[in-house]
Amino acid sequence: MTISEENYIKVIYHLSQVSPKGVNTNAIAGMLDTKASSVTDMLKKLSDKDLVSYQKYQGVTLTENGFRSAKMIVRKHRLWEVFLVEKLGFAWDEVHDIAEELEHIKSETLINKLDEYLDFPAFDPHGDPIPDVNGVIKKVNKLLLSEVELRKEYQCVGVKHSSSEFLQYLDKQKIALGSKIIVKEKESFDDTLLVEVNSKEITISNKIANNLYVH
Amino acid sequence: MTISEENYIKVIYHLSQVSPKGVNTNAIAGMLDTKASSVTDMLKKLSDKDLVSYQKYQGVTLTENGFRSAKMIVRKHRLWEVFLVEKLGFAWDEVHDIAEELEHIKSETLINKLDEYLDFPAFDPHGDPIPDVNGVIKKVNKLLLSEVELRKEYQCVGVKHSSSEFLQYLDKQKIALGSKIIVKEKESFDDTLLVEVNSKEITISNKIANNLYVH
DNA sequence: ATAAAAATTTAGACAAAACTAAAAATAATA
DNA sequence: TATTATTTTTAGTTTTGTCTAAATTTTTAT
Repeated sequence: MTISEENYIKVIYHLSQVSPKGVNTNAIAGMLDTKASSVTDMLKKLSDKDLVSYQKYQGVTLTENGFRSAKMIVRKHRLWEVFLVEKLGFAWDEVHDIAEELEHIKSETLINKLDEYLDFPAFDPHGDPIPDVNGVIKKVNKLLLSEVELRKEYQCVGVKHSSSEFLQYLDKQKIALGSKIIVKEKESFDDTLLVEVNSKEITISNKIANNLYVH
Repeated sequence: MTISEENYIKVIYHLSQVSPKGVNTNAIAGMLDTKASSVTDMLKKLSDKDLVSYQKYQGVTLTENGFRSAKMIVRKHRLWEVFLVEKLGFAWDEVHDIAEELEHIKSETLINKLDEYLDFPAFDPHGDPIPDVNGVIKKVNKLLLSEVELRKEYQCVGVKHSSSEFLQYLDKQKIALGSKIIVKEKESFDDTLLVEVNSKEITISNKIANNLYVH
C-alpha cells in the first residue's frame, strides 16, 4: 500500500464509525482535503485491491482486508503518539501531525517492539483505544460530559476531537485524562456546566462538555 | 524536499566522501538502483533548487545547502538506528532498512528530542559518527584492521560496510564495537590474520580485516 | 590522432495521484 | 411528478519520478 492509499483507508475507517452503511465520496474528500473526482479514482483502485467494496454512487465500506489494514494504521498512529508523549516529552496537542507521518513506516516488527517497549498501552494520549497486535480494541463505555448525571463523580477518559486549541484549553484548566470531575449545576438556558475539578469550581461551556468523554 | 530528493542528496553525500571533486551519474544510479537518465533528470531539479552544483557530463557536488541537508538526513538515520538498537532491542544488522524510512520524517523538534532522549550519542550502532544539531561531526582516527601494527592492542570502533552477513559474522565471532583486538601474525601469502579477541585466538580473512575499523 | 567503448544526456512515453470542467445520477423540493 | 439542486463520476490534463531508445560527449585504446 502506498501512503496515499493508507490515508484513504484510514479516513474511510474513521468515517465508517459514523456512517457504517456507506461512506460518501464528498466526506472522504473533505477529510483528505482533496477533490471528489480524486476520491472516485482512488476508490476504484482500492476496490480492485479488495480493500473496499464500492459501487458507483452508493458510497464505500471497508472489506475484511481493508478493515484489518485500517486498524493496523490506527494502531501505529496511536502507539507512536504514546511514544512521543511518554518517552520524548511532547505535549498531547503536538503529536498528531508527527504520528501522521510515523504511521506509514512499514515494519511490523518495529511496531510490535515499540508496543512492548511502551508496555502494551491500551489507550493513546487522547484516550483513544489502541488496537492490539491482533486488531482487538478495548471498549470502554464512556459518555460525554454534557450527558452525565448531576452530583456524581466521573473521571475524564478521552476527548472527542483533538484540536490544539481544545487540548490547550484543557491544559489551562488543569483538566487531564484521569482527572475526577463532578457536575454541580447545569444552566438550563445555555447548557453551561458548573463543575468541580481539582477541588476547584469552574464553569464549562456546552461546546467543551460535548467534546470531553468521562466514565 | 521529497523523499526521492532526500535519497539523492544522501547518496551524493556518501559518494562525495570517496570522490570529492564530483560524483558520477552512473555511481548515483548504481546506489539508488535506478537508471542514469533518471539521475540526470533529478540532478537538474536539485540544481534548480540550489542543492547541488551540476554541469553536464562533469558530475555533481553538493552546495552549502545540499551539504547541510545531507548531514541532517544522515543525523536522522543514525539517531533512529541508535533508538532501534538501544531502546527497542533490534540487532545491529536489522536496523538499516527501517532507519531508511524513519530518516524521512520531517519534524526538527522530533529529532532533537530523540537526540536528547538517547543522551546525544556521537556514534551509531555501526560506529558511524552522528552529526550534532549543528551538523558537526566528531572525527576519530580509525584505521582498518588490515593496516594495523602487529602485537599492539586496538579497539574495534566501526565497520566499513554494514551488510547483514558481515555483521552476523562478527556476532558469531563475538566481535563487537569496543572489543579489544591484537593481531598476532599476518600470513604473507593471503594476508590472513591471526588475532586475539576475548582472550581467544581466531583467524580472520583479509576481506574481513578490510572492513573492520579499529583505533 | 582516430576509432571504439563507455558514460551521459535528450526525447518521448508511462504510471500514480492529483486537478478542472462537463456529464450523469441521485436527492430534495415545489 | 416535474424540476432544481446536490453529489458523484467521467474525460481529459498536469506533475513527479521513473523508464527505453537514441543521440551526444567524454574517455580509452589502438
